[in-house]
Amino acid sequence: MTKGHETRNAILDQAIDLCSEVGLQGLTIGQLARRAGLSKSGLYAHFQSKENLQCAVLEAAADQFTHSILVPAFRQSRGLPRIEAMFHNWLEWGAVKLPGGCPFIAAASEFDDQPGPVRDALARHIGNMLAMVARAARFSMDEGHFRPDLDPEQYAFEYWGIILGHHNYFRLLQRDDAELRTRQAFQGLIARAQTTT
Amino acid sequence: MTKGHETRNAILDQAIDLCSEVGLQGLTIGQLARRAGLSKSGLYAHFQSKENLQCAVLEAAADQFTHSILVPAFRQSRGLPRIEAMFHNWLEWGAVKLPGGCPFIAAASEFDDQPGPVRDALARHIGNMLAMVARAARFSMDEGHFRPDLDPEQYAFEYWGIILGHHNYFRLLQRDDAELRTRQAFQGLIARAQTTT
DNA sequence: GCCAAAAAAGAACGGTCGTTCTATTCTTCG
DNA sequence: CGAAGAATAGAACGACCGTTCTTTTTTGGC
Repeated sequence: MTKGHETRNAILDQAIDLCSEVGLQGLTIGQLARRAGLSKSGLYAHFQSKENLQCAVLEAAADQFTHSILVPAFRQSRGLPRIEAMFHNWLEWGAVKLPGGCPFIAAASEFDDQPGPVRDALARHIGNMLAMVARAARFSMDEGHFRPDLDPEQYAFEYWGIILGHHNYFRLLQRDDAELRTRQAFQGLIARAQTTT
Repeated sequence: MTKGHETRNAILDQAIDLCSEVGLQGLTIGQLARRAGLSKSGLYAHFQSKENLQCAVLEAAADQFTHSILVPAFRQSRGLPRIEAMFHNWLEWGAVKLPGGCPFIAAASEFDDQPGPVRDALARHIGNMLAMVARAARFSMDEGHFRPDLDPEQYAFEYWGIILGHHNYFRLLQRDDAELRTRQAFQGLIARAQTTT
């Protein structure tokens, strides 16, 4: 049970990096095998189809998301401090730790018109993230940091828009003001969540 | 000069639809030829490489963007009415007219780590769109519809985030509240642009 | 240290990719 | 109408795709 899972995890680590660059579709068995130092069939045996591999990559990326963003954020006290930590970790995860940005964002527009288990898994993961964002907003309301009449779902939508905008400005457009714009937008979102206008 | 350009345009029309579903990478010469009712080599002769085809598709999509969004919006008086028309047309373009959503958004995360002429063209087109959004905001300031101390660049960033969020909620997540969330976020953006908080 | 079981390699498959030829069919204009 | 030239078709290429075999190597418990 040890060696098999060990290489499987090593494969998935490589796969997350590769996927963040070329997407889930562009992720190819041969390329990945070369990168992981395995034969094509040796790698293939760990997953039984490319579809399984793609789902496994998403699962592994979700674990990494939890480890890089949620766990450290949950060490902050609930409410505003946790929300700010979450946002900070989020940007760092997509911009620093991954060579090609958030794999979920990369996969999102690839699979939005490709029904099947991969798309379902992807939608589930992103849905979970958004639910987490809304939950954190609800905690902030409970703590009195956010105003009591805030709509947490609307908050999550606008939060997600900022993350997507940052990804676009930073990755594709490579604009110098990407971080500035993102930070200003986030501060605006927080300010609006605190006091009714 | 007539027949050649005619079929070339017909090819590109099909290509935009196909690309909006499978992306610029997923767009394949064979598939596109079958869809357009041509032989592979017959189609290929119109572009001299796949890269040229991809750039041509982006160019054609930009034309369609201008025709579907900008031209009708420019029939509204400058300032707020034009901005609202633009936003309305934008959502309709991505959600109704194209089978797979905005091809620029679909291509954005595919090419954000693939240097080359396609990526450059894509960044240029999206940059132009964002400049257009900022320009429209500046017009609104001139007209007195938006407050004079508004930052048009920040406005454009947040606008783009809403569009991206809508694409995600509507296409991938298929959430029923996609339009509601989008509209609320846009109204908030407009309200903030009108009066200082 | 042996042996069953697990893991990896190797070769091969049908298929499609982008691309390049040559040959054929259509347009167009004098 | 007929010829020059543009537009399309067809066949073929090497490469890589995902997948399936069989064979070899490695691992772990006795």
